[in-house]
Amino acid sequence: MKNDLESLTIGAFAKAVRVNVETIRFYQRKGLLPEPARPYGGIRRYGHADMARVKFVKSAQRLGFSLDEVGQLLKLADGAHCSEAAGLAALRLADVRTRLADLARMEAALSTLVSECNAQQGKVSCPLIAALDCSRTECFEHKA
Amino acid sequence: MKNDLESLTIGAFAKAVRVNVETIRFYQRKGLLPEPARPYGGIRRYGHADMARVKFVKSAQRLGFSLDEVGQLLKLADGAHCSEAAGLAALRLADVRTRLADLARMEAALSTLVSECNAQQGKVSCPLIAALDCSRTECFEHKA
DNA sequence: GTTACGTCCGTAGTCAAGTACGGAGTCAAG
DNA sequence: CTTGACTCCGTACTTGACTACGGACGTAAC
Repeated sequence: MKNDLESLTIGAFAKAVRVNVETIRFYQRKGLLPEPARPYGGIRRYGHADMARVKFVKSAQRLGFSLDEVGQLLKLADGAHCSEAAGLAALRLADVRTRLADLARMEAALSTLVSECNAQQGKVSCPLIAALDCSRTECFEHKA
Repeated sequence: MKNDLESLTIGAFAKAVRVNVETIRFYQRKGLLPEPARPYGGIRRYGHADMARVKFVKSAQRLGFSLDEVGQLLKLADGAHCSEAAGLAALRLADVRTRLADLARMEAALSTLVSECNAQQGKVSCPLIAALDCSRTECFEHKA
């Protein structure tokens, strides 16, 4: 079994990107990963591009994107139809920026929490909740 | 039914934070939200603190935290045991910073994608996948 | 050429995070 | 004091994202 990173079997491939074999097949069914053609009833082989794709999916997921959203991002990346891609990308970009802002607030809150915790023993009213509370995301409307 | 934002019934409360009533009850079962005592067989009331909590949960989720992780963050925020909180917070902080870096890369990639797409018609090899590809997260080991 | 291990593929099961349902109780209005 | 809208609580269903299973086939090593 030649293992040269450009023609891995699904098992070796899955191991390389550290996911379950079944996950690979699941992503293929969902259209997130192309199925390499199989040489006349034979076995499919996977390479760098596939690895990059799986890693992308996993990273994007960690950022809170659903598989459907990841699918959209990938469609962009594939650069198929540049015209409509722009619109989609713009939408995603706005979304990403919102998340970035949230995360930044959270970062700030956590790090003050940590340092304050180290510094002063005792009561420290939480900056954490405040950080994300009532962020620009539709703050409940004061109906009065 | 007095609706003064400090003594909402579960229905009004759920509407205010824009989630399903059942979700509130679900969070209570999970310990993410305290159950206000009910006045002798009566009906529970919810206020600002509860809203902040639910909003926090929702925001954190959008950033990719699981409910269990959110539970940990909330435990920190509740500031119960400052000593162990620091450790937990530090862990979460590292995590948050990683996500932040990923998102920043993604932001950069998306915005170039958008501008390039607007500028040049045609082929544009994707900076998107490259952005998250092989990030510091255990890049598959070249075993050679 | 057979044995062992891996792939292929379809179907079914699991887990997290809700969401829905049904019957009993509560409560404000008429 | 009944009616209608809502709450309470337990149990069951749904959805998204996997994960496992089983039988037929491929392939490498003996």
